[in-house]
Amino acid sequence: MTRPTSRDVAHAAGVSQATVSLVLGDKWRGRVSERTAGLVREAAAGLGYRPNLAARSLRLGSTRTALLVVPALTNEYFARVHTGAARVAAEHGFGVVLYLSPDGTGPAKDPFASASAALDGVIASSMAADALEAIGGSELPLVMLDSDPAAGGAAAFVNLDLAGGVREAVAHLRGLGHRRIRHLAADVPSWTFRIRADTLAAELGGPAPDTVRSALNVPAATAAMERALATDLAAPAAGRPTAVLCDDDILAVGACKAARRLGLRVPEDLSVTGFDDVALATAVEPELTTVSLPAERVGEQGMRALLTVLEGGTWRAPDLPVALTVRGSTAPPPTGP
Amino acid sequence: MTRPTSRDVAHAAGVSQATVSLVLGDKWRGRVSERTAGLVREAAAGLGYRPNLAARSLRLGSTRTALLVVPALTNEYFARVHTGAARVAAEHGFGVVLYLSPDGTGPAKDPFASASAALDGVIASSMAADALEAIGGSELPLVMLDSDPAAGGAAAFVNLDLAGGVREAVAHLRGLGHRRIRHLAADVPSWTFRIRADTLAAELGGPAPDTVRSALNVPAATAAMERALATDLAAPAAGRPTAVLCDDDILAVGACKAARRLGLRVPEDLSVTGFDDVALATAVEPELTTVSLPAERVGEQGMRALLTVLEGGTWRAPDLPVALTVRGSTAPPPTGP
DNA sequence: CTGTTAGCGCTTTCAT
DNA sequence: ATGAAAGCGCTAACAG
Repeated sequence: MTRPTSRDVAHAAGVSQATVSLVLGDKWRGRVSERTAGLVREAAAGLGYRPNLAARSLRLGSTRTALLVVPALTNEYFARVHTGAARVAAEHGFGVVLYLSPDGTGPAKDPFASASAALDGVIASSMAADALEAIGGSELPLVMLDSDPAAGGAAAFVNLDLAGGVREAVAHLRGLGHRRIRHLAADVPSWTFRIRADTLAAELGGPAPDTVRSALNVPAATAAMERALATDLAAPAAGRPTAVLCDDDILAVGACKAARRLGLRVPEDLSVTGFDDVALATAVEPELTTVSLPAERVGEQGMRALLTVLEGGTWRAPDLPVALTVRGSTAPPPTGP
Repeated sequence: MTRPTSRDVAHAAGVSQATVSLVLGDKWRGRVSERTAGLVREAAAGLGYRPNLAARSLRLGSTRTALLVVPALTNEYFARVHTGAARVAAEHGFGVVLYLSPDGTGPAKDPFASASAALDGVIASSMAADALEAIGGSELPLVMLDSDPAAGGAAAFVNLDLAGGVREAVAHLRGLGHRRIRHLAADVPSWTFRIRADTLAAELGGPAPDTVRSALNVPAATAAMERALATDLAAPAAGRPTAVLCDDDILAVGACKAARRLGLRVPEDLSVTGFDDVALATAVEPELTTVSLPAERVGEQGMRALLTVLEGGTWRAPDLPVALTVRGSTAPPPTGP
C-alpha cells in the first residue's frame, strides 16, 4: 500500500522509467509513439500516480516555490495580496509559502529554518523590511512590493500610485471646501506610509502641520485621534482642521470613533478619508470615502514579476493605478457658528 | 558561487559527509568527538551552509509540511487559525501551506497539482468540505476543524463549544427581557453553522421560527435583514422579534446597518449578537456583543493534533471553551408604546 | 569515534 | 522510438 513511483508506472505500462518521465513531463512529441504514450498515461491514472516533488526538486534544482513576506494576514490588504499571488503562482505550477514578519509572533525567526523553505524566490512587502534582514545573505531573486524603487536591492518592484491617491483625496477635500487637513499617519517606518506623508506635505506646500501617529489598529487610532480632537476643541474654532486624511482604513475607522466620542458627527463636523478600501470601509457607518487599492493585483504582479525574473527576464511596469472612492465620510466643512 | 552542500562542509572541516550529517542533525552525542563537532559547525557556519530540504525529504520520505484547507484568508477568523497553526508548526520544524477552497477563485483545482504539495498531512475546516473531496482519494492523515465528530473520516477533530456559545447568548438576551429572538444564519452548508441553528432550536423549544439566511458578507446580510425588518415593521408590534442572534460578526454588522436604515436604533430598538469576535466587532458602533472564539487556539490545536497523529499517537481533547463578550449592541427590549 | 556505501524518485544524456 | 545508467544532496546501516 505504498505510493506508486514512476518505476511502478513504467512496470505497469511495460516501458522504461525514462519513457514515463517523457510522457508525463509532456516532452514526448516525436520521441515516443502515440500508442506507448497512451499506455503510460493509462497506467499512471490507474495507479493513481503522483510524482514525488522532493525527487523532482532535487533533480531539477528548483522547487517552484516562492516565499511571500508580509506582516500579517489578519490585515485584509495582505490577505488579498496573498490571494492574487497564489492565483498566478498556481497558474504556473508554482506554490506560495508565507513568512509572517515578526510584528506579531511570527512563525519562525529565520524564514529558512522553516521546513518549507526550499525556495526559488522571494516577494516581500515594504512593511516587512526587518524580516528581510534575516534573509539578507541569501542570493534569491527578490521582488519588492510597495517599496522605494530608488533603494534598489531587488530584481523588480511592484508599486501603487499612492502619491496619486493622496493627491486625489486632497483634491476631493479641497473641492468640498476644506482648508486645513490633518494627517492621521501610521506609526510604521515603511516606505508605503512615508510616501503618503511626503506627498501630503508637497500638496499642502510645507511639512504637514497637523500630523498624528498611531499604531495600525482601531483602538490605538481612536485614542490618538481622541487626544488630537480634544486639543482642537479646546482651541478657538477658527482655523481648526475640518478633515482628517488617514493612512489606512483601520485608522480612519478609529478617527470616526474618536470624533463620535467627542460629540462630533462624521461627516457633518469632521470629514474622514481612508486608504485601502477593505471590507471594513463599507462595514462601518458612515461608509468610508477611501483610496481603493488593487491589493490582489499587487500580489498578481508581484508573482508575475518574480516569474519573469526567474526566467532571466527583466520586469518593468508602470505603477498600478488607484482611485478615490467617495462614500459617506466626507462632506463640506461645517459653516461658521 | 553555487550553494554549499554537506560535501563541501565535510571537505572544509576535513571529515566525512556522514559526520557532518550527524553533527548538524544533532545526533552525534557519544558518536563524534566534541572537537570534531565544533569543527563541523564552524565550517558550516563559515560557508553559510543550508541543508537542501528536497534532498532531505527525498531521503526521509517525509516533508514536514502540512496543508491547511480554509475557505479564504480574507475572513479574519481563518487568518487567525492560520497564525496559530503556523506558529506551532514552526516550533516543530514544520511548514504550513495553504489551500484556499474554491469559494473565491481558489489557487488550484487540485491541491496536489500545486507545486508545494508534498505533504505529510492535512488540516481542514468544515467550511472547506467541498475542497476535501478533491483530496478524497488521498491517504494522508486528516484533522478536521469545527466539524461533526460523529461524521468520522478524520484522524482527529478540533472543536469549539459552539453550542455553549449559543446558549450563553440566548441566556444573555433572555436575561435582558427578550422573548422573541430572530436568527440571522449564514447561508453556508457547514457543520459549524448547523450546530448553531440546532442549538438555538433546542433552546427555543422548537425549530427557530424567525430564521433569515444570508451569504457571509456585509452587503448581503444588510439586504437580507432589511427585508426581514421591513416585514416585521409592517406587522403589529406585539410579539415582534426584539433581538437578532447572528452566526457571525459579519452578519451582525449587516444586521446593525439594516436596522439603522429602517430607522431603528441598536441596541435600544433592536439587540444584536455576533459570533467570532474579530477586529470588526469593535470597529463598528455600537461595538458588538459577540461570542468570542479562540481562533488561534483552534489552529494551534489542529497542528498539535496532526503532529500527534503523525507520531502514531491518538488525539483526544475537550471542545475549546468560548465566552460571550458583552458590549454595546444588546440592551433590554423597548418597552411597550 | 569516523568513513564507506547504498539508495530515496526523478530527469536526462547517451546508446541502441 | 525506447532503454540503461548516472546523479541531484542527503541520511542511516554497517565497517573499521
